[in-house]
Amino acid sequence: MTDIPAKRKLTIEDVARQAGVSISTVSRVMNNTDYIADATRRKVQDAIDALDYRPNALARGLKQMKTDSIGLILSDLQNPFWLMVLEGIEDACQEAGYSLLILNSRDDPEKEGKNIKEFLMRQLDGIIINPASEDNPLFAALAAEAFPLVFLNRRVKGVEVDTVVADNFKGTMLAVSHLAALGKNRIAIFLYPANGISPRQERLEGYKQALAAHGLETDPALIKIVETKEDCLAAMKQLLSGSGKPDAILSTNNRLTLEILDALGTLNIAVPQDIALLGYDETEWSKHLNPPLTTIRQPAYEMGREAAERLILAIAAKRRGETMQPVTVQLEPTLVIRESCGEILQ
Amino acid sequence: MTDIPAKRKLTIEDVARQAGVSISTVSRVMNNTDYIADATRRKVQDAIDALDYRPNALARGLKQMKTDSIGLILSDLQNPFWLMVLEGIEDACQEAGYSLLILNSRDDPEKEGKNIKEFLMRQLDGIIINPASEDNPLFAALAAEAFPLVFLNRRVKGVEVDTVVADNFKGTMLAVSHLAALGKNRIAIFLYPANGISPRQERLEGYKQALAAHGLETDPALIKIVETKEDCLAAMKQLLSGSGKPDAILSTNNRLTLEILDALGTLNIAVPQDIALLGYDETEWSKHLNPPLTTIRQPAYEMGREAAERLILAIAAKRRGETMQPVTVQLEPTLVIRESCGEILQ
DNA sequence: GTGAAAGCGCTAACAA
DNA sequence: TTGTTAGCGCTTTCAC
Repeated sequence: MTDIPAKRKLTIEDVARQAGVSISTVSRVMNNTDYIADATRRKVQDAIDALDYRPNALARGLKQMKTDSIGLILSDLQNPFWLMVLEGIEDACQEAGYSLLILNSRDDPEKEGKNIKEFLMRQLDGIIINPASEDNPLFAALAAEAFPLVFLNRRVKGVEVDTVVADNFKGTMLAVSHLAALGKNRIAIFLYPANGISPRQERLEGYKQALAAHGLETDPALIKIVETKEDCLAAMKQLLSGSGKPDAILSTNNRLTLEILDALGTLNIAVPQDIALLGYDETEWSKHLNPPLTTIRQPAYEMGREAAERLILAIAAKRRGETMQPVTVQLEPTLVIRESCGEILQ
Repeated sequence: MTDIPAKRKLTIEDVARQAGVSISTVSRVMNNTDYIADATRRKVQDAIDALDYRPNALARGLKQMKTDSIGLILSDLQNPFWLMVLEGIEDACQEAGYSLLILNSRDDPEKEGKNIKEFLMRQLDGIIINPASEDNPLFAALAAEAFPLVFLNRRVKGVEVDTVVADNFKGTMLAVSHLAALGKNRIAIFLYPANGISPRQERLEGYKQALAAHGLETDPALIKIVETKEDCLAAMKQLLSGSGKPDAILSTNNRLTLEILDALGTLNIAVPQDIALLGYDETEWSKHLNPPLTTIRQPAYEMGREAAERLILAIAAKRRGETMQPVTVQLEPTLVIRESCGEILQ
């Protein structure tokens, strides 16, 4: 194979020479600052086009102390919920002329820390993060220096940072009310272990309060915290073997819903005939499950968009030397009724 | 709210002053080059830790002409297939000490071009791309200057670039053979419109050849190209109303499979009793559909890992001044048998 | 072993 | 309206 010579990278100087002007003039037409004679502008633009020149973002960012890009740290790219969120973020960024970099913490606080540092070293203008930990000292440090930061989907106590969440409390309230209205009075709830920061706590709380509001009492035996698929099956067996069997199950996560469905199938329990099942988070396949799943829908796209827009606002404010008071925005979930709780789909 | 003064960013100079050494010494301990007295190294490290200093990646990259990061351009983040691919890429990057930046072309050639330019301006060391177009002049340009580049999941004709794909031809061959072995002889295939570059062409070709190999003839009426959900339903109606009804359907995309399932449901056709259904791509929910779906599984994780590893190799080679001969790696799909084609799951 | 200084490619005063 | 020049924060010769 021929050894292709590594063509030296084009710089602003090459353009300047080609156009017969100084490098500052080239810079000016690229950045559209100052007045430039039309003829000059044309010459320069022609040179840029002819050479197919693209400015070095590193050099530009170094000088300007900004990169016009923001970072997103997600904790679970596998969850389809986040894909919808991502779309909202992408759209907002695109509209504002920001690029978006994505990193995955896999819900590991250590990896999360590395990801944040990575973004800081890259001089990103701001960060949106779905926090994996609630005591990361970096959070406080960033908040202290008013670094543009938005928490998404999870609240972190003790730090004042812009936060965009769904009303998880209301989510399970909606779910329980729906179930209660259908005459269910032994409603079990399944959760993955909460890590202290997750919306799952709020969802559990909403469940309890909704029960109380409907005159039902909270039976600890109906609260199942499972970690693995096997846990889930074991918990289900136990639940169905005792005396006070549940007549409905509330799942708090869409993967967990699949595991519950598996367990139910294994145990030959029919949904919704034998038991009602209500899931959290709409997904592409919610309506294709057997039976089509009644779910709590979170406004994922809107959450993403809101988070990105707030962040971009904060970045702009900081450039003007202002500091915005952090706020928490809470968006409302809705109930999507299908067949898994006993209703007939029209 | 108090106006927090934007703390001036720490630089290598601050560390040098704190440690009582020159900035070059600080640079040396950070980069682990040269010999450094243990005492000096410790002093510097202490200063770095004390100040919580993080080097500016822009400055460093500008000087070193490299960023130790690679870019990934995906065409459809919504497809769960890509999430598995992504995991493989992430793992490989992490192991090699590279960071990964992700951009989304949404299968739009124009956006794809912008994404590539964005990455080039950022001086990324290499790019993995799931091409959205086959005639992007940038491809040839990059190939010509031996820029580290890997095509993923789709081949592009006319340019010599490292490519990692699944054997789509074999995928549909497997599918058709399975169906034929079950006695099906009117096998329909559903595809989204191919954009000239997509694996769908190869999948269609595999379908035709497999039919021939099994002594079945290709009936154009059984090849359905649909764009929307409505198309899908219409096509299905037409298919089932005619004389030569199909006894099996081969879907070539996992979202399309959901649409097919919807259409079948609407038309009251039972799977697998009335018709067999075989899907392409394993997903988390394949086995939870009604009925559990028999699918062609692509080695998604492995594809991602392979692509990233090849790219990183190419980057290293280029740094040594060598040029690697581009190769195409083709990984093998497998058949995952469940219940949607009539088998009984044990 | 360590420091001084040049420069990576660009932007933004400051002059002209 | 345009050119000259001083850095942005870092790495890397080249001296010592």
